[in-house]
Order: sequence, then structure tokens, then C-alpha cells
Amino acid sequence: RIHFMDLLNRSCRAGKYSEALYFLESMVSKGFKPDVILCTKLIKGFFNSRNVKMAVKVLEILESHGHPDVFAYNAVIGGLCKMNRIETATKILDRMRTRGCLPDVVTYNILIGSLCNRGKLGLALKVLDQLLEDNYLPTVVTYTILIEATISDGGVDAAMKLLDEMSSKGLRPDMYTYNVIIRGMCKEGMVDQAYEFIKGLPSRGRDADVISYNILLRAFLNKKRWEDGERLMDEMISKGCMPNVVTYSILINSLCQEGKVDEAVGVLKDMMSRGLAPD
RNA sequence: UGGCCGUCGUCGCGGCA
Repeated sequence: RIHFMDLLNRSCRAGKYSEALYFLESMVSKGFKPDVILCTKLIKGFFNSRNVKMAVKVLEILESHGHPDVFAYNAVIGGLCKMNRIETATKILDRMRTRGCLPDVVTYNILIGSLCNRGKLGLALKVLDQLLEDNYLPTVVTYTILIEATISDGGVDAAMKLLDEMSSKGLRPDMYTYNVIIRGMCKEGMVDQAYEFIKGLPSRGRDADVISYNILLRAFLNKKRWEDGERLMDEMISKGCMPNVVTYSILINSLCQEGKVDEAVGVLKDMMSRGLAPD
């Protein structure tokens, strides 16, 4: 079994998922129990390569020869939701319940996120209510997902209320949460509010990170606010937040769109001289 | 004791359909 697990692990790491599935099948056909963690990795791998059938097959192997846990089920449900296979996801959810594996907060987060991505914020909020009724505790992720969707729905104020609500529940927003708000404001054209929000982060106990700055930088450049963009770059550097490859590609992109290709090349050279490799 | 190891949420571009 150890040998099979080793083979499986290697194949997964190498991205050879079909090969891994073959080893998995050989393994169970010889009477060895499948390893849940390896199977979960394999499920993720199949979804990343858009192979829904094989992902589900791995789960079925787990169900018939072992015991999938909530991680494995969540991987499948999440993958199916991303592929818009909601009916199948619902079926799997039922199946996990009947097999005695209870959904957890992550399961709920997946459902909430999937609804939000489909523009069904109202339903997502109902799932949140259901989560609370079932005596689960929402997490920072739960609120981050809902906040992002709420802003996209045009409700910056409602989103800020959610931010307060999560804090009142003892959940401390992280940079994912704040960046989602910054991005949402920018998308709604509230670029200056986004900047003010960034300035206010220290009073919330956080400092803007490179992603925060990248989001705002892109918004400035999109609005052709070059000076603001330049000042922002200076500011992030002076605060010890070093630009990364994404920062530079935002700059390069903007310059190219303005037809300033040679300046873009200059930025690229500058980037490489700072030890950053283009991707 | 702490950390890592499978599931959910943030930045640009490109690729694939």
C-alpha cells in the first residue's frame, strides 16, 4: 500500500492525473484502502483540468472502498459548483448527508460563493440564515464572500454593515476581506473612497498589502490618473510594500494601451533590474 | 509547545474552449 501511495503521490505531483487514477484503481483492486488525502488532491487535479467525470469517479472509488470525509466531499461539491453543475452538486450533498458525513462551514461557504457568483445574493443570504439556524458559526471567509457580492450588487453601505456585523461576532477581517472591499469600490467607480479606505486600514489594525495597492493602482491608471498612480507607487514603496510582478504588469499594460510601447519596455527592464522575473 | 501536510474567499496578463 505504501508503494502504491508513493506512486500515486508522484503522479499527482507531476500532474499526471490519469496515471494516478490508474494506480488508485490498481490499489483498490488489490484490496488496499484508498487514501483520503491523496484522493482529495486527485479530485482537485481533475477539476483543475476540467475533468468532472474523473473527479466524480475518484469520489465513487472512495465511497465504495473507503470513507470520504468532509474535505473530499467539499472538493467535489466546490468543483462541481465552479463548473456550474449545480444539480450534480446538490445530489452529492444529499449523498454525503445520507452517508453520515455532515456538511461543515466550508460546505456552506462553497454554496454561498456559488450563489453569489451566479448573481443570486438573496439566496446566498438565505443560506447564511440557514447556516446560523443550524448552529454553525460563519467564518471570515463566509463574510468575505458575502461582502464582495454585496458591493458588486451596488451596496457599498450594506457591505460595510456586513463588515461591522462580522466584527461584532468576534471575526477579525483579514486582507482578503479588505481587498475585496477595495476592489469592489474601484469597480463601482468609487476610486477615491477606495483610497480613503486604504488610508484607514491602520486604524483597523492592518496595513495595505501589495494586492491592495495593485488594485488601486490599476483603477487609477484605468481612469488615466497617471499622477495619482505615480504617487501611489511612491507611497507603497515608502511604506515598505515592494511592487511585485503584477504591479509591473499593470503598469506595462496601461502603457501599452496608451501606445507607449518603448516606455513599457523601460518599465520591464527596470523590473528585471530589480530582480523580478517576467512571467 | 509550535509548524507543515488534502476542501471555501482578494491583484495584472496570457493560454485553452
